[in-house]
Amino acid sequence: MQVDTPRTVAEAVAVQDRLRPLADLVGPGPRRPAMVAGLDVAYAESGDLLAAAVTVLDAATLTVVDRAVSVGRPAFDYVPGLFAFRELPALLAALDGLTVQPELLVCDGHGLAHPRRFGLACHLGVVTGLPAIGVGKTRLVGESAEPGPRRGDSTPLIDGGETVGRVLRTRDGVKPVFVSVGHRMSLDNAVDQVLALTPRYRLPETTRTADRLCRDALAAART
DNA sequence: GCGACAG
DNA sequence: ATCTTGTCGC
Repeated sequence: MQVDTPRTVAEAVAVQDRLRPLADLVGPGPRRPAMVAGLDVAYAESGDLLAAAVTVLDAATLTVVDRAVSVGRPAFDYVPGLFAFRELPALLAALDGLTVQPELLVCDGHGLAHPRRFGLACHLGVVTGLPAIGVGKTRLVGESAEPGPRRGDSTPLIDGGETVGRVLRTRDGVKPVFVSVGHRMSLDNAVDQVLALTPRYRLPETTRTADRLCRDALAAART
């Protein structure tokens, strides 16, 4: 699968505006997905090389059953709000390398919780047609109250008067993550899936395994 | 004009 | 994202 990469900020924003209506923000999406994918990208210090990775986990055992990587160059400069254009080509190339088809994409970044309501998770979901959610480590937009201290505690993430996501504590006492809908998923289901993927660590097993894979792939490519 | 700003 | 040591806590 492939996608056109805009050359300017104006073009990129136009692409987001054109694709945004195609995102299904209702879902509810699979309640018991058998295969869940994690996606992540690692960059070389030089900034001109990157490795994208996708890992597919058996949702019941959280075991990696398939994986794929793609090495390339960033497709766009980093601009908050246009982050997806940087990694999209490489992530799609990695997805093409899969043998096992996932039923849900867990993205490292936001979905609806975006200034124009079209973050990486929405973009990946719309382009692939697969259910997708975003799990960010830090905030991009929105305000929220501090969630309770226990795993599962959460508060709404609100931006411009609308709920765009959920600030969720995935483990007792750890910094919360930002969950938002990407495509074909409800926010409640997205939160449930994230909790199912975090039995031990703050971040979903999907993003953890993908993170390790892309780092290793980058190290191997640098030689 | 001064901050904020996914990864 | 990446550059980086020690350090606090379980």
